[in-house]
Amino acid sequence: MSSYDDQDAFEAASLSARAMAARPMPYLDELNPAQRDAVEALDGPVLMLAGAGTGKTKALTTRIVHLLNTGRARPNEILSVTFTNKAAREMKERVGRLLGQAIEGMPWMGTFHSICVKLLRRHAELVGLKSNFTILDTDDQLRLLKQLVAASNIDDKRWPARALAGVIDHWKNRAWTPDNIPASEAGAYNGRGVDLYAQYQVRLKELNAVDFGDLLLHVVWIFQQHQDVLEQYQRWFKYILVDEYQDTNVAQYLWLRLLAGGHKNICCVGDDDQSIYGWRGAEVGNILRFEKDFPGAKVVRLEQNYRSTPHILKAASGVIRGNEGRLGKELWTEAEDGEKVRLIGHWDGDEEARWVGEEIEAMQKGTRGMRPFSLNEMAILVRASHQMRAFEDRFLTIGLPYLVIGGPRFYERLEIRDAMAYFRLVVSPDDDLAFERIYNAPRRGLGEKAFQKIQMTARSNGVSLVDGSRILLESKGIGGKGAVELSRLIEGLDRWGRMVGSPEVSHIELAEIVLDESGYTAMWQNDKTPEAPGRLENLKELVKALEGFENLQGFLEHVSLIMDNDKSDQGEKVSIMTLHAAKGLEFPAVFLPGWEDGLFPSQRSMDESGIKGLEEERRLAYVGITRAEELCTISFAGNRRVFGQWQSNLPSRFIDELPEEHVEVLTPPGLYGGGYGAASGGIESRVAEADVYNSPGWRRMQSRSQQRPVSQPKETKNQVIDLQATSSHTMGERVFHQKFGYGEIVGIEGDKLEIAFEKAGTKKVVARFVCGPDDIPF
DNA sequence: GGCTGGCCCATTTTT
DNA sequence: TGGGCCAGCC
Repeated sequence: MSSYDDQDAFEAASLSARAMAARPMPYLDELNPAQRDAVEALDGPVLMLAGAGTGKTKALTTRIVHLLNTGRARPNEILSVTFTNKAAREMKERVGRLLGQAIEGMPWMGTFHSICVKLLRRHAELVGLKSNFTILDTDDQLRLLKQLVAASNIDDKRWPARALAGVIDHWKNRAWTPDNIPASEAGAYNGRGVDLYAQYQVRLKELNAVDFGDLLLHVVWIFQQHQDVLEQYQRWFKYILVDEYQDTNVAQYLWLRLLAGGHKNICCVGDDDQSIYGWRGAEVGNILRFEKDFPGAKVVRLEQNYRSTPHILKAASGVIRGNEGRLGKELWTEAEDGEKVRLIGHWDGDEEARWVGEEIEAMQKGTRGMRPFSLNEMAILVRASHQMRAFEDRFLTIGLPYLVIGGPRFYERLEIRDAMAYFRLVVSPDDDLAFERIYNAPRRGLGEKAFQKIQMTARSNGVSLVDGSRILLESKGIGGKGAVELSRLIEGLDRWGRMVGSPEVSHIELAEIVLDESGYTAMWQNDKTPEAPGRLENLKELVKALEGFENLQGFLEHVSLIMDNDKSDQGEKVSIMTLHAAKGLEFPAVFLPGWEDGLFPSQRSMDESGIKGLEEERRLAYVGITRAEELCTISFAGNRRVFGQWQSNLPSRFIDELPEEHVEVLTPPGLYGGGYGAASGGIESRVAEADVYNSPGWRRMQSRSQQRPVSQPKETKNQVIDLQATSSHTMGERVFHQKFGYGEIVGIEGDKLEIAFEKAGTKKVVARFVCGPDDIPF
């Protein structure tokens, strides 16, 4: 192997010698029995089933330290895979801390993708690539696919390139190469999918490029076709560790199986109950099948939870119990009981947002008989990002600082991508996709027509777009302002290219020169739109980020794989994010709004994936609840505006699955008085109205609303109506609904009425939301 | 070649 | 309801 690895080996030897001297192993004493079990079972396959908050990272990192400490492996002989860069970074830090020194010598700790890049650079020629291949982001990928779709005379209205990208992505996740697609998929993308996939792969090879899926796919292919290469790595990686195993897709699974095929020293850590990425190719089956794949595997369950109170854990358990085919785990804790999970219903989404805002303010002050919570300790977790809007609007109105986590990442922003395209071109002028991105940014008077000319010239001469431009300019195939600007761009690229690696110009200076001389910075300086200053700010930040690298190439490599943006925002803020984004995080107080059937569980999930989809939604609910340390508040709204249309929803079926002894119902009586068990009809009236009135939560609500009215006039009105309209409805009765107007009852099902509205069509609504036509309060 | 109005559509997202 | 995208106009 390369000298790089020898260097690692050297460090490893000295490091492990030092570590050996440090025996006995105090780190083992810090573990509970199950964790210790998982750490000490070093040889052979191990499945560590680690529930939420059970100290999985601790076990994993200690295991690595133990491997080193016992002399089983040197740092560069351990393959340790995660899904995100963040997880990899955290793991490195924690191993370093345990060892008492930074670990430079673990080159094989990283994401699936970053490790695959390393492997593929070494063996690129085996798949017909050069080792300096570029990694395309989704944007480049889409542009390429659009070209292919256009060339195939396909109506991209009916068959958008985006859909094709989805299909190809799906196939790559399953490790299907174009000649390998099952017949059942032949109809994909109007029957052209397989053909276009093949074309796409050819184009990628021509461009000396790969997409994210290829990173794994190519390496798996190499391992399958070149036994010698595979064996080399099987020997080299003496121990394999995998984090979040429940999230692996088929390609990743094959990759791991191939690498572990020799010694089978593989330790997979995961939680089948937290598998929430099925829609992007993850296979829960991988973790469920582990013992079959690796006979004699040791299975260790981490069930002692160090995060949440018993009420929270039991509520979460109650929900997840509804799933079939689980490996089975029951979390427990030594913590004090704490607060029950709180449940509250609201009239509509706006009211829900208003209530959450006020509740957060109240909790900050430490009212409600609880300790004060700082804003940083609270989070709102939603199913879909469009739900965030109501909260943002509300928080802006009341001046509550918040932070949306997720959203467009730094490196996905337009200006950053443009700047990166410039850098890519400077480093490798053959990068046609980069050229296509910036040839007219800033505006150079080069439009579609000019680009086509460049493209044709390049094609017919078999050269890159940059060289095609040169030929076109020489042959005067293009004139006017465009020609002047184009030749200036090409000259610039040549000039900047010569500065790469120059001792006089640092790569940071070079980046500044490129952005200035190309006119890119000026473009945003002259831009009057409100976003322009922010974009300039981002560009500055980009240049600053270069400081951490030795050269532009190193930076580009890094960025193509690392899309994190570290939002180190100062000041206390409530976090708002999706449930997916919340996985792996924890907060003392968590709000889970929007628990309505159709929204959560999502209708689309259920329609598309049936019971499988519903189970994944249920796992999402489980993930949500288990993010909370001390206080978890679930809420739902009877009405919500969806695409501008009012829609009436039933409370989520997951609400019925919450064990009542761990739930405190805050819902004001009358607003949703039938008890939260009403949706299934199974646990009807277990929260009788009298109980609700007497519940401490309701009393607290009452006392608080005297200090500051929670209810807006509109809502108070409804409460009054609702109390009068206690569910004694009859078929055919004419009723009135606040949002839908007049209608006739055509079905009664417990607490729910099916009503044929005169204007809004037939809908199911909770009885409390309608009243007789004579009771209309206005 | 750039702007604007109308049309269509509308989870979850990492690398 | 609102954002992204395209066609058609200047």
